[in-house]
Amino acid sequence: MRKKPTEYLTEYLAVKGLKSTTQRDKILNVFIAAGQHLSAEELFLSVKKLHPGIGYATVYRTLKLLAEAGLAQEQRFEDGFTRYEHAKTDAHHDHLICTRCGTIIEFENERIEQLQQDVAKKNRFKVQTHKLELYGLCAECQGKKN
Amino acid sequence: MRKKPTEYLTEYLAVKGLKSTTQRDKILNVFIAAGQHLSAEELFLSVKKLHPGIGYATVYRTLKLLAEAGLAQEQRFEDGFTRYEHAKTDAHHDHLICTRCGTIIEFENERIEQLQQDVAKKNRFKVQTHKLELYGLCAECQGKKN
DNA sequence: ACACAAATTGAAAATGGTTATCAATATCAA
DNA sequence: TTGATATTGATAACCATTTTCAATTTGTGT
Repeated sequence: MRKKPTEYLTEYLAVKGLKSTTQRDKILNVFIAAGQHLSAEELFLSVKKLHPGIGYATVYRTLKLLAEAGLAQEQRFEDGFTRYEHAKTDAHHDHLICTRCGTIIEFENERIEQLQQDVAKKNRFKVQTHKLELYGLCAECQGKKN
Repeated sequence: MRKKPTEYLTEYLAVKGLKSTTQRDKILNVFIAAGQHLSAEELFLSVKKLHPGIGYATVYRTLKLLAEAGLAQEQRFEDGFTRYEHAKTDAHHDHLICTRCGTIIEFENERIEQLQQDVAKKNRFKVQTHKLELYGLCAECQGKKN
């Protein structure tokens, strides 16, 4: 992604016959500045600090839009709500998720990806996407009592 | 699991100081007779045919109970609602999920499991559970138009 | 067997994340 | 600038799942 995300978005919107709005650009900028794995609620709170006028629904809608545009990627973990991460052009990655503190660690493993393809082929299955999540305790939480 | 599931459940309930009820046994039996990857709603409909008196909430509650008892396993796919499969004593398995017809194929791959452990170890992460899902098109759906 | 405290049930209401509705407003091509 | 159309913000609606609560059932001790 060489050009600015907002430019990319504007382009996408134009192609789709949709409209570029200040809200969408603002939300996108906050989204990019914020950390990974944000929920819509979390993003909304961050957006509200800088741009109090922007509504809840608009954040939700924009997040879905960003996902369609390829600028964000939806991730549904087990904590009940949808999170979004910035789409990267580099390789797909998976997640280690701490069930105690919620920390999310990303990893990628070429070998696993390959074995997945083998499994798919064996079942005459054509993979579109996949999801690999390891739930457990991160290094810090392993020591904690309770 | 050598003994009857209902006996196993009764035992679990006794240990936990909970009570054995005809509803729970009936639901468990229907659950076992029914296919894998059932949603609460689907199970409720099956249960209602045989036992019209049993309520919606009881099915939900029993399903969670079965999961706690180790007789069922919760699975959250991307279709919005929670599904349950019978817990098996044999190895953990993962899923191939057709995004077109919804078919779910199970598989297991020792090699992948091993690599997951390697990844975890590298991140000083202690895995409790994991989830691997490959979304795509099953053999039948690959040929279909649209 | 019997009684009673505690768990369970069914029906309905509540919850909570997400989506739809709608009148007012902003965008953009002509 | 205009007008058709998309978007916005506030709020209501959705919908799977949970909770509530009075009535009922269960299991333990007597």
